[in-house]
Amino acid sequence: MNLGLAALRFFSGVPDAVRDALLSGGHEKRYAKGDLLFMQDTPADKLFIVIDGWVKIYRTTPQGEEAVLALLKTGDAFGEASIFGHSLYPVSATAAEDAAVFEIPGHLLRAQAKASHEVMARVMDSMSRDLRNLQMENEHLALMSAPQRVGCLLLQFSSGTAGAGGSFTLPYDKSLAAARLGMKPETFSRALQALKPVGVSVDGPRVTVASFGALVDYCCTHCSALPGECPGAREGCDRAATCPGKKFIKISDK
Amino acid sequence: MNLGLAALRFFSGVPDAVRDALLSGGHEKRYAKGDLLFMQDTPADKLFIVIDGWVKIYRTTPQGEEAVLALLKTGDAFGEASIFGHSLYPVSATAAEDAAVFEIPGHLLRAQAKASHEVMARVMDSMSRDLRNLQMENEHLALMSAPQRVGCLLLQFSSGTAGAGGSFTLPYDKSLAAARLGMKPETFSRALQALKPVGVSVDGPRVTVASFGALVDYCCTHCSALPGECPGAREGCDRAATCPGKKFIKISDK
DNA sequence: TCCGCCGCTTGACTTCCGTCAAGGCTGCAA
DNA sequence: TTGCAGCCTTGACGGAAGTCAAGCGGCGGA
Repeated sequence: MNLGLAALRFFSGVPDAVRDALLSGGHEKRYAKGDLLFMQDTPADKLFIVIDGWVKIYRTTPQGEEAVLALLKTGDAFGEASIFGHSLYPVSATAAEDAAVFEIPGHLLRAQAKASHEVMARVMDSMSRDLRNLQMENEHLALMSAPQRVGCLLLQFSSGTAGAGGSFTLPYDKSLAAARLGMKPETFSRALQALKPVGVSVDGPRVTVASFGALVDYCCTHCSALPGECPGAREGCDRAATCPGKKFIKISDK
Repeated sequence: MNLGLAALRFFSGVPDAVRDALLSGGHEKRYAKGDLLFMQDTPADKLFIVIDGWVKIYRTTPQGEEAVLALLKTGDAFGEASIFGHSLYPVSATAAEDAAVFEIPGHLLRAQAKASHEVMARVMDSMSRDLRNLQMENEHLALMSAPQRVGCLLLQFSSGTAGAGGSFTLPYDKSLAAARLGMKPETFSRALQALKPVGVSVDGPRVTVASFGALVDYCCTHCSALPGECPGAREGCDRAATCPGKKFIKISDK
């Protein structure tokens, strides 16, 4: 069996036999940028796990507007909730960049879940991860300004970078990043400019952050995530240290 | 056993023996408006089911700002994800109005879930409901104006009302409603005024909607929910009929 | 090679919403 | 009754983000 696949987060803790059954019952599929994986309100018959690339999860309104609900990367699973609950996908999915995806038939997953408690645990784990991400997203939209949301995204991208500062390449289009953050491309572009005083410089898709700490100070104080919860809050940038307020949360009810 | 409790959505489809075990192992508790149920980042040891009243789910940032993630009413369950996944509550909860809540110890729920597949199914059902609600919330924040979001909320409140129009009383404070919709109280107040041309009139906590259809036309075209998914989209207000665009969703990728 | 498309940026303008401040209404307690 | 606190509304103002439009630059196709 494919070694890379077996190492995916989704299979951690799952007994070898069950994992192999899932792997041999499913298959890898490649999608070119823009290809459709599935459309909202169509029957949900597959679980997807991103092997490589980026997958856009979104919904479309009658007006043709599009809300990007998530951008998934290597290791992320989606479609779990639909396989076990409602029988229709509540969202659409396309490849945001060229992507490789592992697809597991729903009936197989359900069968294995019945047999193995660990599969169920993995599915619930994946769902609660989604839940937390959406909660954070909500909070960001309600409480943070556009430049702050952009800064938060940059911190997430830079979480693989070493050192107190670093540079990296945006993994997908800026206009897509804008949509994901609930803003227009123009606003995204201006927000990047607005981050210059905090030490962010941009050259095309290449972004350089002079000091992660400064960027954390700029945006993370408006977010309730603890250092451990947020992919952007890195070691050395422990907000509990930089922000004493964290210790003084007051329940505002009389 | 309490008849009202057994009828709660959470127990539908659960074998009588399992249900009774959960009911006798838990207990009902009453909270006055403002009382704290639990605080974010504390150990999650209970599942809660709202029997009556309203419960506010929220998070607090280092700056002291508060993001209201959900307002739960009769039949809604919360804490499920934490019982099975992470061991800490990712959110805080207080009573938004005087509330009665049924509390089931986490270890009992886990034990019963292992024994009964139906309990697991109920938990997942509850989680996927949360997931969908948060997705919708995100979409609303990103795509709809303040008056449109307020209109959507009014439609949800009026879903129990008969007729083409109707009136009802807001079940909780306007300032809380504002926070839930990600806006300030002043904006909420002005948004209500802005809905006057669409047939909404307000007198204190009493709201009268002249025509649900008109209100649906005003706000629901910017929302991707299908009539069946949205608590606000009532029979007789089928947007699939009023909005032909629903049939022409175009995948915007090249 | 040149052309045209697409993604991005920039500028000017408008609109929406948050902020600040004042005032009204209701309910409660002294 | 009077006073006060909390909630809500209203007005004036400012700032943030959306809209519209123009223009740049890279890339792929003809």
